Amino acid sequence: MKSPEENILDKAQLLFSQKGFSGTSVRDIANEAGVNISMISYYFGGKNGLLTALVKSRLEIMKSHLGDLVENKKLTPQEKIELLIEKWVEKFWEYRLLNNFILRENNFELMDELNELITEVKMSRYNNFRLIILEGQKEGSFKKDLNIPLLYGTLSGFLKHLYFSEDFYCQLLEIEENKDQALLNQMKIYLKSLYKYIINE
Amino acid sequence: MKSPEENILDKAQLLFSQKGFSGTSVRDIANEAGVNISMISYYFGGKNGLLTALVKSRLEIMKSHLGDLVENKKLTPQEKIELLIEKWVEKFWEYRLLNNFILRENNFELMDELNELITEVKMSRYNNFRLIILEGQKEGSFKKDLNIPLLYGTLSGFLKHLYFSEDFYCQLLEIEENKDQALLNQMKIYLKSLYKYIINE
Amino acid sequence: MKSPEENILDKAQLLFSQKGFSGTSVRDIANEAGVNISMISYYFGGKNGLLTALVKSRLEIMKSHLGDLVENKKLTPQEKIELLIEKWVEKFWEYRLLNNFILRENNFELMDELNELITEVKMSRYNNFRLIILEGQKEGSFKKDLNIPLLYGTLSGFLKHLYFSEDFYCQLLEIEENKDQALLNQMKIYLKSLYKYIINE
Amino acid sequence: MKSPEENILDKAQLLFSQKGFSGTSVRDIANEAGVNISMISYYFGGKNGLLTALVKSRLEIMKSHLGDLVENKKLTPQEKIELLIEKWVEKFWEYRLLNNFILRENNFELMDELNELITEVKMSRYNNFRLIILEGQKEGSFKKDLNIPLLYGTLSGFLKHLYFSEDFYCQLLEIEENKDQALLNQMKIYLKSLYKYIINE
DNA sequence: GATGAATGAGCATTCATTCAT
DNA sequence: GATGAATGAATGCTCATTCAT
Repeated sequence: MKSPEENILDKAQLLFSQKGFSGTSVRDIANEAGVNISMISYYFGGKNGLLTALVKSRLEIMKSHLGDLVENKKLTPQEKIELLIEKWVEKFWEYRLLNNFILRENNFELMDELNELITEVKMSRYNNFRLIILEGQKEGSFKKDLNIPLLYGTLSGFLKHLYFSEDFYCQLLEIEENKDQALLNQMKIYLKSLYKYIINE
Repeated sequence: MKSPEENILDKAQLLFSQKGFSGTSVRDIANEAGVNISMISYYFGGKNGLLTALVKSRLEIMKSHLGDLVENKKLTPQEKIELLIEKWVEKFWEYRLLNNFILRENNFELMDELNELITEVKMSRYNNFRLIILEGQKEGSFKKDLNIPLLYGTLSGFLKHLYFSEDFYCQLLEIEENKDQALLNQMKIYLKSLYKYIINE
Repeated sequence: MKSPEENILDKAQLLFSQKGFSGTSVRDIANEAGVNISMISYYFGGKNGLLTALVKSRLEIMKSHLGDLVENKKLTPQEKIELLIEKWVEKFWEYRLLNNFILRENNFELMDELNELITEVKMSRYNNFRLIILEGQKEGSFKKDLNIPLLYGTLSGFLKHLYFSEDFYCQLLEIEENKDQALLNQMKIYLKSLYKYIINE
Repeated sequence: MKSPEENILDKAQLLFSQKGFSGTSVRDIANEAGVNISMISYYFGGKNGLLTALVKSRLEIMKSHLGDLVENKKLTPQEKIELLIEKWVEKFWEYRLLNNFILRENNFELMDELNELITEVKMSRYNNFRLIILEGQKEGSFKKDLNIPLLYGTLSGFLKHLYFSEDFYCQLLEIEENKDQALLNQMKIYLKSLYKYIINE
């Protein structure tokens, strides 16, 4: 049984993701969550507070997921990249609603706290990626002249774009059944092969 | 001298891109454009009408830009891909405001006409890309087992993502002067090398 | 025919006077004035703006009413005091709604502009009174040891109090017909006699 | 140690006096008093009930303070008037918060019980004053043609006005230290002299 | 053709109060 | 006896749009 707060956060995430922050009214959220309108102010201190709580609660989880992968001593850099791709494809999928939403609203006016938090998470993700590449370069298996930021942007942009335009790409890929899983699998295979070609010496 | 309609469209594009469709009020647009509020309804039949007019007018231009490249007989497929990258990097940049905006609003409720138009443009862009790849495969210089939709998604997602997070990537790339041009150049070089590694046999 | 703005101001004055600023809703005012709720924001920029406009417009008139009396060369100070009483009794009555209202709300939080304006008018009224007393003292017909501020407070407090508790005093005075005029007359007579006893040498 | 009820009453008195009845929320009061919001309804039956309890509890005390002065056989009417002024200046000061508040809210809609109680207290105060004047007139030391209601209104209005505009008058009187006591003293001296001039034969 | 006054629905929020515990 | 979660009405305000001029 979900708590009313958690329920509101879930519905808010869905609606924000579908219609944007400004396009979603607290009435919509309250109706969808089956609670009184005033509960949003009651629980979260208002619409802005709801947004902050939503982003914070979800980002908190996303932040701490790959640190152990980077520091793992038993895996080669190549294996790490493949595992990172696996995990990201799945993590991004799991949080695609939030990601799409954060992507939409490229800056939250007057909510610097949120902007900082988002930048922090983005930077943390980038650094995990970067450390693995650097390790591979030092160890000799990766090319020396890689543009790491743009390499990261390729992955990040690809994931966001695919999840955002899921239907369009399922159509192009002629995926008709079990859409989600099939798309994810194709993406994993494609990305691994992509990075193998680009990165490896 | 711009016509008042065109002026309104420009300001609307900018504001929609910055604050989203719902987040922008017709008052904002009218003030910014220096016209009376009722002009938006007068000229475009309302806020939705303004949006439709905006997207239509801009997409019209974007649609017909690469047909001649595909059919050019003097260029090799490899040269075509490189030219396509060049042109797309620049076209996407030129229309980044509109792209960012269309990206934000992933579907325009009750405005199927627009959704169709957008899908049409996306499909047209995809087909231009696809035809060049197919030509290269037939001719033998490109790999046979390419996932063309995801290859296209890599390019499309990369461009949208970079332009959306321009500041973040300029920071990572330590670009400080002449930001726009410097970023565009790095992107072109990176993408050409990326596709060379992936596509070529 | 009153303009809608003026009509709103009048109804606002009445309602503010009866129920206070916080106790009056813009809906009340709009209903009473027979206009749409949003007109209050439209005309005056909101509830606070309406208050400011109301106080400003009314105080503006009150401010400039006695300067000429003070500077009149043909009247003796004693005659001036009697005329001042006459005029004040009537002016306070005319603006008793606003006075009662301003009295109620002893300070308008966050509306310093208003507080300043009110202080300015109070000070201007006090100075008119003071100048006449000083003239009478110099000329020798008034006592030398008068506490001018408290003498002024006696008049000011009396007027506010009587108009505020009109019904109570009409009852005590057994005034039953033509209440307003009868009360005003009694007040004039009483005040003239009061000041004659206190001020004159 | 104050009981929670008494504590709530005190904070309510302060806040009502500062911001008026409508301008004060039960949340404000509960927060200020450090109790749960629902306690106000619990103890007093709601916001209106709190107001009634407040006014009743305070007026009860104010009502029975001067009866003995009137009936005192050892003082002359003149001495009684002077003592009455002394006591009123102090009593009004002590209860200035409540007085200012009751003054603000000239009638409590739908709360006739309160209005009656307040009228009763006002009438009781007036009668004490009146009886002393009548005694002085009968005894021959006071003028015969005094307008007793307005004479009473002069005193009552003066006190309310001065306490309401304390800062304004302290400024005019150039009182800078020990404001309260200094103002009270000046008022006593002034009022005694005022009434001596007016009342005495 | 163009304006600006006016509208009514909808917005986020706060209110006093209630009720299960 | 006392609490705090929850409610629905009401708050001030902004919205896109209309309409007489």
